[in-house]
Amino acid sequence: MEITAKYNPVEVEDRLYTRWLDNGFFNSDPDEREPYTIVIPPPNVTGVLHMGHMLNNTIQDVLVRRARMLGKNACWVPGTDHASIATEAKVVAKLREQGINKEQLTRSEFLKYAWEWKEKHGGIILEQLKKLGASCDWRRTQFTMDEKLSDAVIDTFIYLYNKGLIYRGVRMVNWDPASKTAVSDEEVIHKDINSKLYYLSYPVIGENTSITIATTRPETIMADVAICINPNDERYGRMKGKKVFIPLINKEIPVIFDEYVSMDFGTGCLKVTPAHDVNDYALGIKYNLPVIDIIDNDGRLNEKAQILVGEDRFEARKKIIKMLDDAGLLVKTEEYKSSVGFSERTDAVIEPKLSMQWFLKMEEISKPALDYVLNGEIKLIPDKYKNTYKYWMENVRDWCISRQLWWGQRIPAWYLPDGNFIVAKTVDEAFNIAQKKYENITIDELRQDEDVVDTWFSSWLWPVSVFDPAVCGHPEIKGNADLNYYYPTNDLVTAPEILFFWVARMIIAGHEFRGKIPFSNVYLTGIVRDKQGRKMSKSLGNSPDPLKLIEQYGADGVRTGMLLCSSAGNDILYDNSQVEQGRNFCNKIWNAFRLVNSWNAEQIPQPDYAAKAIKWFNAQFNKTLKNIYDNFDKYRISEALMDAYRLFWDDFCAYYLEIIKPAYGSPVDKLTYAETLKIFESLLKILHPFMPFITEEIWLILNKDEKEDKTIMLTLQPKPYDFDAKIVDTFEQVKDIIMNVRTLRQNKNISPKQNLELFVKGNFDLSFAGILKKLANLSKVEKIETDIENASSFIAGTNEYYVPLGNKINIDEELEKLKKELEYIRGFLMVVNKKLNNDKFVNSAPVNVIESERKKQSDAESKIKILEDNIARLQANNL
RNA sequence: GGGAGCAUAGCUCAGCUGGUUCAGAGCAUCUGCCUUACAAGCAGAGGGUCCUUGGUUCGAAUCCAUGUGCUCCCACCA
Repeated sequence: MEITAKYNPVEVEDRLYTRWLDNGFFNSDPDEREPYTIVIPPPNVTGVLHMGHMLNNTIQDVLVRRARMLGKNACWVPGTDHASIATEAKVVAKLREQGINKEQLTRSEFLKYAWEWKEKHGGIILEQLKKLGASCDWRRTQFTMDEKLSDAVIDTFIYLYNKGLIYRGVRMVNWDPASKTAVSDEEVIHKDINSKLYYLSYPVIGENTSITIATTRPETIMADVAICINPNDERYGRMKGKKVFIPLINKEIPVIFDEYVSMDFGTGCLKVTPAHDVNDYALGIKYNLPVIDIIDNDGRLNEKAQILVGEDRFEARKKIIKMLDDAGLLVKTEEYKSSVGFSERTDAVIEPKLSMQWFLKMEEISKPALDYVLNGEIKLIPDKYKNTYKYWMENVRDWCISRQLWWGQRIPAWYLPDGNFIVAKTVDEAFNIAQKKYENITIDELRQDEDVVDTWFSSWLWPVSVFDPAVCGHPEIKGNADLNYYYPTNDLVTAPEILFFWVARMIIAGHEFRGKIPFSNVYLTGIVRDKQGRKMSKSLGNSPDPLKLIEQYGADGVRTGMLLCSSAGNDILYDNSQVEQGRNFCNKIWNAFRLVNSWNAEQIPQPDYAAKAIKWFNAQFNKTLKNIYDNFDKYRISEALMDAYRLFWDDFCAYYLEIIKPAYGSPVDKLTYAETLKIFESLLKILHPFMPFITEEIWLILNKDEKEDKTIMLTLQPKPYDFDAKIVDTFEQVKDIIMNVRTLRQNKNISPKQNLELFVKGNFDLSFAGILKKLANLSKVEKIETDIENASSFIAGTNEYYVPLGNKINIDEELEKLKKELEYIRGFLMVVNKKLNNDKFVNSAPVNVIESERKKQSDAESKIKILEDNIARLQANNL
């Protein structure tokens, strides 16, 4: 195989991914090992990969690959969600392009189109995930509308209905007039909008007066059923028992009194419109007022409005204002900022609307789900979301589970001619039940509910249904082998915005049907934003195409780039430079590999410096490895990666390899070579979860004698063991000297090629001289007990090191430098002494702190001594 | 309106129960290098009143309070 000077990810990635699939390395089946399971948050079946998916799935892949390499039976279950509103909206739009209106189609005709669309576009996103390197067990791919999963949804509905938790009722729902369906509270986005507050005059019956009310929605006055005033409002005491006319249609409505109305808003008079406002609806129930619904499903006024029939609600608003103004009933208009709800999917203004819907009672079944999180059985990462979760679960409201759509699981309720209904799995079952009550009924008379269930009513079953859909709605069933092995799953990686939509409900369902939590840890990723902090979105066009990025920088590069800047729970501000950094790192790894790969190993003695370097590196490696394990335990993935990054780049490349590197063309001794390969392999293993492709590629070349079906991903991660802390410390000293010699060269303009001498005065371990010579290009490193005679330059913090520079140094300059340092240390010592002379400090500070202060004191004192000596000597030389 | 979170180098962020890991990392910047693995690189350097003001303490980036500025969540007074 040709080993190119620059790493070429495109070729490598496709080849390796195919190989992984061919060998079934991602596949998982129950066995005696400990399972590690992640279920993917199923992306929208017709969706395309965006940056959020990239981040989210990279994190999952890192966790899965790491677990696999910790010897666990790792299983990552992929799949897609049918996403009823979103997908149906897409299909409707597509059909419209073809000149087909949804209204012209029957349900089954529409569904045929929808399935065609799904077959064509469904799963694209999963193919894209493969480009990223996702190590899912693709044999297990699920779709929320597959037959078995749909059955699970229906069974769940029936189960909960029979348990008395699902009911049908008229409620004020968030109506989306564009898609003509109810949407849940969570799908409504509130925005502050500049609107107007209109003051309208309502004539009082039997008097020649009128009262003025303020409203933002004048087009709904025809649906008014009362005027409401606060009973404590003295301005309107005279209005008791009075009636008023609705302007324009002159309908009589009563004046009622309730403390709900605030006296300081508008005029203190509120028009009550139960059909079109949630609060008014509540008032209507309290005072037994009628409900007059004047707005149709598509947002147009209906005949109950009497005027402006057929007009769109916003058009009607404009017109009625003109009409009221003409009639002299518009008192005034004020600018007003109000919060308006928009549909998340269609961006239409949400209309509060009364309609018959199906609801799931949430209060009771939410309680265990709250406890799981509060008592820590389920951990939220970061845990700041615990508060939010708690608040939401304690104030949970019933879940409107019906949607007026066709794409989804149809509600299993059959209506009888008299309006009653039967909940049953099939029409035959329903018919059987019906026959017991209705003698002459025929099966044709049963009509199934037109609605489907909310998408989340299927996704909340996901961690269970992907393994064994049959247990959904059937808690009594033990479940199949998969379920019993993989469930509960371990980690869930998802976005915080669906914490309630989805996460909370999965916990509820998991408890309800399995009596167990669905997962132990919920890692909540941040939102991917652009450099200006704006959320990446299609409409802004500020999101790069992930596939192009992968092509350009390689999957490993992209993964690394994204991970490096995504500390847990924080939003990530995406910038191409991060991905560049990832790509550069790949290249660094590749080049290190090229170097090692180019060596010839021969039976020659191992140089001492190489033996030392190996010893040091192994210690350093283990030190870092401990940090990496620790960071993974805390889900600090980007920090774990940064640890590995520095270990590889700084410690391994910049020091280790530079030390042991033989002169060009010279062989390396066998011992060092073997040790280096071992080290390299360990590094690859650590990096593999983050950068699966390049690590596998190199590993395979290094292990080319291995059998065909070998892979790095099924090897075990190195385990940290106690490291030799002393050699790590000593090496820090070595590094310090090297850096100082290099700085000296830079400052004094001495070529890196020119040999220098180094004299050491303190307790430095001279056996490291070989390393110093190699990396700092020193001709000799010696220990001296007495002062050296030549004019010297001093290096390193303690100034216990001397490099003779002959007449090359400027003694005044050196003196200046030393004096400055002396001054600083003296100041430092003063501070330390002050502390130690303070009785309160000595009495109240813990022992170890005092000890460290004492050490500081003695260190500073000896440093001062050295500096003073040096200065004296220089001054003597200067004479 | 209610609640939560954040503010540390030019940028993105670490900094745990106050004290030697205490002012850190990566990137970016500047300077010098085409040194036989790597210019997607090497070597070096600079850079911060830890948002303000108070308080607690022997000691505060860290704890408390206040103010300011951002971000998010929840609610929806028409």
